[in-house]
Amino acid sequence: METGFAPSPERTLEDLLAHARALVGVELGELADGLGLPVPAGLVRTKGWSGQVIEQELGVSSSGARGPDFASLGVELKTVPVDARLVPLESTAVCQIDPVAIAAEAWEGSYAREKLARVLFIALEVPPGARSVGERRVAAVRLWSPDAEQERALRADFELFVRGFFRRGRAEEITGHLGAVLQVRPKGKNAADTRDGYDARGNPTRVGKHGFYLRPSFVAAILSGP
DNA sequence: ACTTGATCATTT
DNA sequence: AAATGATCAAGT
Repeated sequence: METGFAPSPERTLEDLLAHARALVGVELGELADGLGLPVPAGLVRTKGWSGQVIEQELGVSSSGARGPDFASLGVELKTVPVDARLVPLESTAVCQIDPVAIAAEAWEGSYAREKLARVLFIALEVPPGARSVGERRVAAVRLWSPDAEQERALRADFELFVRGFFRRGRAEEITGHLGAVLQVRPKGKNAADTRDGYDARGNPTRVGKHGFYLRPSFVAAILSGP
């Protein structure tokens, strides 16, 4: 795949957007070939692969580093699998939660808000009956920042979780049913994967790892925009 | 059919 | 171990 763009990192937001938009219509398999990356055979060991191909193509050097993918641009990159109507097939992970730190955070100043301040969504259409992640195709590109209404909704959910649960040592009582646009769901190696937190009496304990996720309906609205 | 809770893969 | 990237699959 030759997109005519120079290697990473992207120097300006315009460069990054132009590069991303040039990928619309391209299959991930082609993209991977152009990058010299192997395309996984079948559907095992593919989790995360789509995001990593897009990262490499767009020049995210250090995946795994904390903070925005394009630090100098303040842009977070997210890929999301969608159907032919651009409706997400999955929720979108935002970040992991530090139960101790978040108890002292306000929405303003929170890591979650920083992550969501400016997001480059790359929608990847999954063909029905696809036999490989290489068959996914870049379907849409959206640079998004929350508008006033979305910001209110995000903040309301964030405060529900922080004030109602984390700050009261009730993290383990959170379920995926809570939150209108933002969810808190498990985000660990497995159910036994824990980290430091507090119990309801304020004593140190271990709590299951959780992360913030955007509901598919919320991302659907973002993708349906311009 | 959809969501929630559980889990997988890679990198530092 | 802990962050990143996510998707799987059982339960509803």
